[in-house]
Order: sequence, then C-alpha cells, then structure tokens
Amino acid sequence: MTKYEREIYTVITTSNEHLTVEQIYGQIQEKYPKIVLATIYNNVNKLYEAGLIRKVSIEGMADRYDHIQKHDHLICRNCGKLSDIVLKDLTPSLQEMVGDGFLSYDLKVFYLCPDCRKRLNSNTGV
Amino acid sequence: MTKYEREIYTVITTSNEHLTVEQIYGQIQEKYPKIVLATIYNNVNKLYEAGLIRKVSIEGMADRYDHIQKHDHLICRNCGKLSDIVLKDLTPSLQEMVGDGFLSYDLKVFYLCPDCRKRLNSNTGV
DNA sequence: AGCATAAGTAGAATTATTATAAAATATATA
DNA sequence: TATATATTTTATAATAATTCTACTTATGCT
Repeated sequence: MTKYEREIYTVITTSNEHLTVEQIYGQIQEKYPKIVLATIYNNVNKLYEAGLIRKVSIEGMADRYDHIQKHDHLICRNCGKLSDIVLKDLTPSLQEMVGDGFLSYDLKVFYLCPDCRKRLNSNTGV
Repeated sequence: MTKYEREIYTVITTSNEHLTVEQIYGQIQEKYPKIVLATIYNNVNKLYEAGLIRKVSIEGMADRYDHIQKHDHLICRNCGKLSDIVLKDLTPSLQEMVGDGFLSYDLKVFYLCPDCRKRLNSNTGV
C-alpha cells in the first residue's frame, strides 16, 4: 500500500458518511494540498478492486465509497440521503443464498427520511 | 401519451431483455428512421417518472429499462449478463417491509453465469 | 384559420470518469 | 552507492452517458 492509498483508505473507513471521490479529495487535500483528483480515482479504484472498500451507486449521484462490513442501505427517495441499515431478519436468508452459488447481493431500501416526510406533509394543502 | 411515448413503452415492456436507451433507439429507428436520441431520453424519462417503467442501473453499464412487475435481478460478476430472478422465500419479508414505512426496495444478486463459470474454470490451470 | 401548448429536433454543454504520456519517486540489484 | 527497473503521481486530453437550450414542428381548441 502506498502512502496515498493508505490515507484514502483511512478516510473512507473512518468516515461515518458515504463519501464521493470529490469529498475524499477535499479531505486528503487538507493534508496534501498538491494532490490531484486522478490520484484519488486511481487509489480508490485500486482499493475497490482489491475488495478493501465498497462502492455505493445511487441514481443521479456520483459514486460513494464505504467500508466493507456487511450492511444494507436506506435511501431517501426525496433528498437522496443515504444511511446504513441492518436488516436482522432478512440478512440470514440473503447470506444463505450467498454461498449457495451466489456471490453477493446488494440491497437498497427506499423511504422518505423524517425531514422530507415533514416537509412534504406540510406542503400538502398549499 | 404521445406516439413515441407509446412506441417506446411497448418496446420496453414487450422485450425480454433489459434495454439501454441506445437499444431502444435502435428499435424505434427501424420504424421511424428520423427519430433523434434525445427524444428517446425524453420519453424514457417521462415513462420512468410516471412510474410506468423501471430503471436498472448496473456498475459500469448504461442504464437499462424494464417492466415494473416485481422481480429482482441476477447479474453475472464477470460478463454483466442481467437476468430476472424471483426470490420466493425473500419476497414476502421484503414486501412486508414496504408498507411498513418503506417505499420500495432494489435487490441485486451477483453470481457467475454458467458460461463464465465454464470459461473461468477451464482457464484455471493455464 | 389563428393561437396556445406540448413534443420533437439539433447540437452544444456538462459531469463523472478513464486513458495516456511524461515526470517523479521508490525499490531492487550489481 | 550507482544504476536500472518498476511503480506512482501528475497533467491533461478523451470519452461516454446524459441533460440542457433554443428552435421548429405538430396538435388541439375557440
């Protein structure tokens, strides 16, 4: 692992958010102001291909990167807010499938986040 | 619904494949050689926003469009081949979640399709 | 027919991302 | 240590999918 690869890995895995390449770039820049965006792309791809990080693609947004601990994603249909979710009941059946010939799965659940629900409700009668 | 909207809708919903905008374009062109790609985009987006078709986005590939009947997707990790899958055991629990505050879900299962499995196995020792 | 609205066309623009070639840095070896 | 070799980074061009904008055409209504 090169210096930048390690730095980028740390940024991604210690963040509580799901960072885009731009956001990772911003954080690495604080420490290495001369770094170039392509370097972030290169290293993020290396990490992703090595299976050390996870990629989360959501409609209409740039790709985001995440740690690999198994969890699913909850996405607000309205604002795109992305959070982690652990579906205790489902995970066993899904995990069972994996191994049974399947390699992995990707589950996204859509909802309206509390903020959007409030906002949309208060707009109902207007 | 305009002429093209209807034509595009028919192409998408009667196809057994998961078509890209380019592929839809190709099919519509056979009948209307003068149609323009942007028109396909416009109408596909209209149909999608109206909830009449479904969008399937897969890493590294252009978006694909599909009918809305509920099913999940099975994707070959190697060649990207995309097929439909109905997970009888899981669907009820997922459907239960939906309605329980959740709006919908998107489940993709990754595997190696028979062709790729064969090909990769026969390369093992080389 | 005349006008309003919606739809389609043409092509430029945008955005995220990848590719490429040169320069810099790191590593290995004699 | 000096030199060769490989790897990484930089800088910038290229690409691909998609959206935007302005203009034109079609359609529906009075």
